[in-house]
Amino acid sequence: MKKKQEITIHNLANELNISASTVSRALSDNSRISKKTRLIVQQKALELGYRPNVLAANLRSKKSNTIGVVVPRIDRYFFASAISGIEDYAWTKGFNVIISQSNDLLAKEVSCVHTLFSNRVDGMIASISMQTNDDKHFRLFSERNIPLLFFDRFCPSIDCDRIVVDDYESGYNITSHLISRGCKRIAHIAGPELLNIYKDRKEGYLKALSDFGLPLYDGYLQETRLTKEDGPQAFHRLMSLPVPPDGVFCGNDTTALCALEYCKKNNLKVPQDVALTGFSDEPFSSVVTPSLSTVRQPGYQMGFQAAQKIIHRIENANLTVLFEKIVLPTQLIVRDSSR
Amino acid sequence: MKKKQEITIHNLANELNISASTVSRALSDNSRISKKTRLIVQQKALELGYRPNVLAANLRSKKSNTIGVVVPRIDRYFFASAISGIEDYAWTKGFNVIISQSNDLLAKEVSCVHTLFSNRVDGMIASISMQTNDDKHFRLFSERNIPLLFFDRFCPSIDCDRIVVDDYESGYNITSHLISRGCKRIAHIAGPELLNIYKDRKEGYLKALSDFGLPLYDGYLQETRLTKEDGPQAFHRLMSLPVPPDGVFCGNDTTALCALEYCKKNNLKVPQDVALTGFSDEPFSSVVTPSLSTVRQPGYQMGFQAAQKIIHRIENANLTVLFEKIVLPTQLIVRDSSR
DNA sequence: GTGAAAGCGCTAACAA
DNA sequence: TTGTTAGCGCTTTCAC
Repeated sequence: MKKKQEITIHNLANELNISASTVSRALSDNSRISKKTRLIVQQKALELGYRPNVLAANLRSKKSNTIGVVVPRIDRYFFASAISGIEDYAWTKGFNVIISQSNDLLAKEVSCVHTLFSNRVDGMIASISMQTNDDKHFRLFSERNIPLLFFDRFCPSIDCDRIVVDDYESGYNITSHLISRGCKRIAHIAGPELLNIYKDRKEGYLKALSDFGLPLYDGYLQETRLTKEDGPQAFHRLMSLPVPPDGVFCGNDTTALCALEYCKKNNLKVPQDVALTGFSDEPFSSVVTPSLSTVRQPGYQMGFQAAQKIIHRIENANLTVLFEKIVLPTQLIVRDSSR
Repeated sequence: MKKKQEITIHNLANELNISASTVSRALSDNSRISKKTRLIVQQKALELGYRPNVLAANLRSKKSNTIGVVVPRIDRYFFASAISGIEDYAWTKGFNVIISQSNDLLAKEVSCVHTLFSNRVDGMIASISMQTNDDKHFRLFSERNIPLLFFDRFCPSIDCDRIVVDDYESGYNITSHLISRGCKRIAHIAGPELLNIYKDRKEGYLKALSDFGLPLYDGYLQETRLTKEDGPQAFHRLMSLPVPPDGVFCGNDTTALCALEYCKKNNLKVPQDVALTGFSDEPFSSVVTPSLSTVRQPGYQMGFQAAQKIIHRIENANLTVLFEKIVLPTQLIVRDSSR
């Protein structure tokens, strides 16, 4: 059990018979230090294996060089890619990324946000839970001008930067696509109205129906939580209607996959009997048979740009630029399930 | 642009005409404080919206309540699940999780590990990159008795806790499975020998061949980096051999998927012409047609247990228990690609 | 049960 | 160009 004592700038200072502040300056490449001392100090630091105590530096400088991230679930591909994008950019700027997941529970989200706040993250990137109907925890940030940015799922009541895709247009497009392939009775399995993304997708769907003169039949709009349990049930309800739909726009790919499996089990041909589409382009969507039509969202890009935006705000605290809503393009991916 | 000044224990102390240390104690439920003052302080803290500065507390107490995580890529399902498991457990114990990804590059891994070290993480959970042939950066931790734990991919030269699956046995089992379904000429697309996981899978494969009296034909063992580019090439080489294999154990599911696509394109029937298996049970593996036989690894479990183990070490620094190698069970998943 | 004081390791204003 | 000094906000002895 050997235990190395950590080297501090004071140790270096003693060794070299100079002051700690000189060491500090030399180490941070401060301009008003002679090239000679700078080299000597850096050499010594290397020799003794000095590692700065970032905690102390942060306390002193009142910044943590850290951004906090809260997402519903880390293991969902969309969020994992976004985090990957955040981390990649943050790393180039020397920022750490603390992540936490709300598991789509408001209580856990609140707790995570509080923790990140207490840890003095310099900025916060979040995508809210399915239950989030309160914004107090996020006000902690916005009220103190600590940069806060939502991506994908946002709190409408909080004024801050947002990076989203146009769910309304995407919902409109994918519904139009179903219409253009000849579907006349199109249903939609929607997610919780509380979340902007599901609300927008649904409204895009409704608008497309109305633009093309198609009716919204009774029971054709199912609001669910889009879980592995809810989805199939909703689809079952749809297909059990007196006149079942000939096209279903599912609120996400997981639900579309469940629908696909339901069809296989019940000898329904996709897309002949019922055309299906999802949303998100999960990794499985391209390889399932029939492959799943869907909307691709640029998860990595959203994360990367979120990090860019927030770090830019952090580094320019006086930025008076109004909050931005950045809308990234989606891509309609037409595959066999609706071809 | 309003700007709230942060409340400190001193502010609370002033307001209440007591000392800062009393406030500190009251807030941390110290035993030698009267119930009355404790309540008063906590009430006031709530009232003024006091949020502890964790940075300062950490500096003082020399712990950060943070664990660092480095994985090759955050957006790979296995790692995302592991991180999810880590976060879930860490949260119950009040620990933060700083993540970073090496992108399978040694240089980035070194940099991430250094950063985490400088941030004084209390413990470190890592899964090494494909290039990691040097352990100096990890010694930073092991030499100082800062808990370090590898999961899945480890540095063999570093003595510390490990959580792994039995890749040797899993490789053996999946090869045996191919043999038992009648394959006589079984090839393997392996990953870099440098990583324990690929080496073990390969050796399990070789052992199974030898146990069942099957030969290893020339060119039947392909070592690649298992990328989306390498995998198909290796599979193409295999199928172009004078006598191509009738069963291929691919080092991971992605490569198996590529192989599957190659077969479709070249009118090879799976599993009739060639049986295929992967490794990892990615989300797409169960839904692709034909569904992919594979080995399921408990990613979430590994992460969860990794967090348990490391936090236990952190909280019991004097723990003289020898380092453990925890081996979690895998599950052979037989599906259509080899049935 | 409470307070005074020291200090975690670093940075930065001010002096020299 | 370098040193001195004073904290950042908190915890924790050591007194009382």
